[in-house]
Amino acid sequence: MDKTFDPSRVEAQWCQTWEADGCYQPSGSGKPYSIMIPPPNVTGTLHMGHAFQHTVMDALTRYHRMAGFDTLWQPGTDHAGIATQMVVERNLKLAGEPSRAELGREKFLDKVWEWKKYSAGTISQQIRRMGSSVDWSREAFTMDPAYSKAVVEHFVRLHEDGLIYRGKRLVNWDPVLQTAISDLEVVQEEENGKLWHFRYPLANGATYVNAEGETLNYIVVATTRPETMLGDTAVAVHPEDERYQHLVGKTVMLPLCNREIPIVADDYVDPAFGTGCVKITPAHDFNDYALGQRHKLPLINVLTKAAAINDDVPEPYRGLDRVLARKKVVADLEALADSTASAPITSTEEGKPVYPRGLVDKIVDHKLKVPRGDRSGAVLEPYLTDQWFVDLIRETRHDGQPGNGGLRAITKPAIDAVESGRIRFVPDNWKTTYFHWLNNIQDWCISRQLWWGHRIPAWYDGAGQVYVGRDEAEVRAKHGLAASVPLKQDEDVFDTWFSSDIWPMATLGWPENTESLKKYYPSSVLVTGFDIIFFWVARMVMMGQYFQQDVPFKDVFITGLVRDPEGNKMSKSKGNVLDPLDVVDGITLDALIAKRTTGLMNPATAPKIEAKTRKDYPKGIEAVGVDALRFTFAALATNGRDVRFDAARAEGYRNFCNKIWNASRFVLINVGALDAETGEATAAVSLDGEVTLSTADRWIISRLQKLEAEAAAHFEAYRFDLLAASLYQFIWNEYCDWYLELTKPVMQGSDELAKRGARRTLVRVLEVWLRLLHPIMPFITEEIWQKVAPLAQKTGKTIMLEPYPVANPERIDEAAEADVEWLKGFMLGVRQIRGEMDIPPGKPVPVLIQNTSAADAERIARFESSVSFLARLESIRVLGAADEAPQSATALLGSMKILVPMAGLIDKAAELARLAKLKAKLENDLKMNEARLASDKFVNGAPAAVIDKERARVAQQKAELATLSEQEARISAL
RNA sequence: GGACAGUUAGCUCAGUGGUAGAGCAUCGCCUUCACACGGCGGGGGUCACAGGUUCAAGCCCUGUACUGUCCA
Repeated sequence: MDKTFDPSRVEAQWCQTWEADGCYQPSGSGKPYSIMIPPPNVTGTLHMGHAFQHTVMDALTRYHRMAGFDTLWQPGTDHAGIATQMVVERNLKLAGEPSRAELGREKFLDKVWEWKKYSAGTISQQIRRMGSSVDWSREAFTMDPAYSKAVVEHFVRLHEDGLIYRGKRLVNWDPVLQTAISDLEVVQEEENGKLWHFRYPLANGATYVNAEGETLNYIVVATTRPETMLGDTAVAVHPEDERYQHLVGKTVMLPLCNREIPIVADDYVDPAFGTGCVKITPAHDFNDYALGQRHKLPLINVLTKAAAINDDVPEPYRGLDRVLARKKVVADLEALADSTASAPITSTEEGKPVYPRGLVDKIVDHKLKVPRGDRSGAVLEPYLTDQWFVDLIRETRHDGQPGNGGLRAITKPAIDAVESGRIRFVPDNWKTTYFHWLNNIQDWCISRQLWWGHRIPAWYDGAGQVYVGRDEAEVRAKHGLAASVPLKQDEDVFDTWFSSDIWPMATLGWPENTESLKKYYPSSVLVTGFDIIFFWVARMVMMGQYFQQDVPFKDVFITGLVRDPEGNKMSKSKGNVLDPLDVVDGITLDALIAKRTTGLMNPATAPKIEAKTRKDYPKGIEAVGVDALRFTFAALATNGRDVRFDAARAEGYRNFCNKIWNASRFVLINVGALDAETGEATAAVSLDGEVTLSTADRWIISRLQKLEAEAAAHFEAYRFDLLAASLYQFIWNEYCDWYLELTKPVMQGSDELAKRGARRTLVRVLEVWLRLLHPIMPFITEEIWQKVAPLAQKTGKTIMLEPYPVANPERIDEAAEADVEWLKGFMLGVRQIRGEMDIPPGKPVPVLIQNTSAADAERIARFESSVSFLARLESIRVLGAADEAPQSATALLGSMKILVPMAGLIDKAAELARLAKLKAKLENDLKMNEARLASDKFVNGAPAAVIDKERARVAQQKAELATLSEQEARISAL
């Protein structure tokens, strides 16, 4: 064994061995425990967020596997329709290859499959390297043949049950990708815009008198979308708005189009917004659409799929992009001088237009929410198209057949699953988010005008009649359509989430009722981020409840987001992403900068990204290994909080690995299994036979029981941060700092029974602790366990399949723990004197003890040799009450005085300062405590036990203070 | 506008009623035979603010401020 732990060597070896030996596959007859991986998108490679969640899932998987469960972690990837199609299109462009349109559907899809193979391969390699113990024999992809069959099946069944419909509806349209998207894929961003006020002349020369007493022949409408006025089919006012009530039922002449449109009353209109008159464009606004339905208004679509103006408007606007159209509409309205409603067209001296001007009444600045596509970033248009929807809000079937509509069939059961506690969110507060969304849900648009995805299993005949079925043959058979009747399959594909919503079922073989499905459904826990609670979590619950009449998972553990050191979200465009393997293997600053600044959508940001990278990682990133990275994630996985990734912390845990490594070397050397000089393995001494267990042995065994109990509790509560802290603290601050040190004098002594006791305890405690740590740090624990286990008479092939340690309360030894606490206090006293009196650590010192209690005296006798060894004491002498102590530096352990004679060497000022400091703190505390005891409220109100404790504390502090004062007087007198 | 979360040591964060903790950073001493990716010791916090409940509040309640996220 080398002196320094080298992660890369052991990682490569164990990944292969575990997988080859089938350790990742479910086995045994224990209770099933299963986790379905949230399938990563085949859009590239895994990021820190994946590595984080995989660490959590693998820790849970390994823990339950060791704890005897029949454990399955199901792997796989998601085809991710829009996202993947975009990546491939961009790659084609960068490579100068023919575009999607030029290739055509079939050839383009070949390219996507090629990319999918590459991406899924990279992802699986990354998962393997992280040590994730997924069952590769079950690896799935959402477009596998079997999976695709399940996707079709769940669509057809929902359709048969009257829960799917096709209809011409206003949907969110992405004019860049030229597809419909769902409500969830829309991000609303506040942007600076304008509110244009237009005059619409009343038709037939009508006039009215406004509140100011002016006679007007027009009304003013306010809009943020001037170009849509070409599709206006009404003007609306609030029914109780006295300003306009008398105009309801009259008409206005729509400028530029010269169409007569009605003035309607509807309480959707906010009289306080703008002028209180709203232009209504039912084909291009969701609210207007609803209003149009109520008033039976015609719909005039004025846009093409690319959001240019179509041919259903006056000639001058046809073919214009929506931005240009907006400018032209406003300019034309401003220039309209021939309308009776027009204002004079004037300009300031500087040539700036003066409003009102023509038919433009005024233009004011306005902040508005602009809807953009979450993938393309394009400004979306509400657009009227034929799409497929899942009914989620109707009471009864939309087709009039008997049965429940989506509200009762799908939405309510999903709410009920969480409300009833059958699904538990961790942390709990996420269920509020879940309920809020489901209680305000709309029908789900599941068709996408893309090529990459599952083709919708619907066929059209020449008359436009649509037939749904599992395949064309079934459709023909079911509807009696002869082979001569031409049928054409729907060109569109499903929303990606309409395939991943059955992930927990379809990966187990659904719709077949397979053994796997029976055994591993519902899964035990879903580990995911809050960002896909709506997209994915809720929809899996819907489908699971609908098709399996059971929840898809029992717990939902919501992890925080992994952020950069400044707390920003990591994203490629911000240039702050980290590849988890770059933390594992290390990367130079230059290489990291190169990685972050190549292939940028906007190359102009490169200098900024470089500067930030130089600031965050001035020396690049040191290699820390997989175990350290996993431990870092575990330690930072506080419930309900985002994780700021801190490379320094990962380095700290790399050091921790080294500590473990060297502690193990110590153990192996001390049982003779390792040659300290050569690093070669040797034959260990026998640990069989009778032993004596020292206080230290009993202490560390006792502490281990408590650690085992904590570990179980922390797994149960998903508190990986506390688990990591407990494991860290035990091995470093207890086992290494104290227990190992306490065994050293034993090993140098001649008591063979005590030596064997110490050796056996060293080995056994380490062996158990390695198993406790294994779920978080699989590699180093396996590597060391292989060497330590035989000494503990363990014969298993791998630590992975060994039982997870369970606490034995009978081995808790409070007396031993109290003894060791006393011993630590004694050591601290001597070390403080050494430190502050500048006594070199190697120089043996004599120690005098005064003011001992009976218990002190007994412990001194018992631990004399240990303490002398560890504190490098020359001697320990207990002074009687009458004995005069020489001039010394003092430390206190309770009221016992630990004196180190300074024989004239004492720095009087330094020692007085030290004592004064101790006294000041003590006096402060004492004053506070005495005040509390003097308070009637406290004495009358607090429980007796608390009062007793307080009294004892005050007595103790008084005694300590007296001792300190006495010592202070003695030193002053020198 | 509504909802949720956060505000504790220089930094990143634990701490669900009984005198504030960790890691990193920092200062001093030490290359002592497991480990300098180490050991020992030290310094550093009016727990965002204001009220309230309680014998007792970082913790419970109310309000305010700021930060972040989601929804409208």
